[in-house]
Amino acid sequence: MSTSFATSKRRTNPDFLNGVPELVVLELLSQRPMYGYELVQAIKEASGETLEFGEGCIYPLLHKLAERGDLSSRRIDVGGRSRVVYRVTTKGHKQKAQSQAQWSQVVSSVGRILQGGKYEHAKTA
Amino acid sequence: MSTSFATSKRRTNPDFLNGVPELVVLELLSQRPMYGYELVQAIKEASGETLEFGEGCIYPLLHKLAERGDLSSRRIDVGGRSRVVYRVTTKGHKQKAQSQAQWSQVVSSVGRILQGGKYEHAKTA
DNA sequence: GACGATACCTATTGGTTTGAGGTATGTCCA
DNA sequence: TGGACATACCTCAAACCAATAGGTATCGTC
Repeated sequence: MSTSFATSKRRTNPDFLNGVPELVVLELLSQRPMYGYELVQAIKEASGETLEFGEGCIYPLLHKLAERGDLSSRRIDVGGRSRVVYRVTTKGHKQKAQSQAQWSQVVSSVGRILQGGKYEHAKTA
Repeated sequence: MSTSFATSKRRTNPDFLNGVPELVVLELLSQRPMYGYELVQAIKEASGETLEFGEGCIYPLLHKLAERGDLSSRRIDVGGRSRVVYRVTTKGHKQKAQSQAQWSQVVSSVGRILQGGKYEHAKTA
């Protein structure tokens, strides 16, 4: 009908191929509030050294999430050192649930595609 | 020490948080050779509409993989239209196996972290 | 002959991650 | 005393990838 453009270029895709750090941060912080430095190591440990997001990745991410309202932050002092402790807000929990759902979708979709290869041996070459 | 210090930014981390398109392309093409346009739709279909990588993502990726030697390409003509059919090389199969292994690692690590939340209810407040 | 589908392509933009820096305090111990 | 190291925060520049948006050309059909 209208001036063509039936090719809906809109973004239905999970832009979640990168956002793994975000999901992990939201999850770990929802398990227990932490400060940045702690979180960096918690990710490393909880993933069995598989995931190693540096501080240069985590700190900006925390700031972004806090600014977006998914995290609240509170500065405390412990032995002369100052820490910024982050906690997941209600909004953050919703966001987390959404991110998690998208991640699951991607994982299962990719999984199905990869599985597909296993039974494809009958393809006569 | 010396002057230049070519700021070499090497990546030790699984830079595989993004590379999903690459893995999917290698997998689908190893199931059966395809041309770009076909592949774009095959991804969409095989993933149940979950993954929708546009042509602007797939074509450059195919070129990159071909240049890297993971894919071989062959141009054919069908009814006046020309298609470039891609096929996974031996090198590409090795690359695929590696990518797949890394992906599995990431998936299971993230999975373990997400699972962790389910049994964390006993965390004494 | 306009339109939509097929089939290829590239360039620009935008968001993420990386790597490398920088500041400052506390602890250990020689 | 001071050096090394861990803790704890931060930011910037480069690199990377994917998304978007363009562009060309052929074919079938209405």
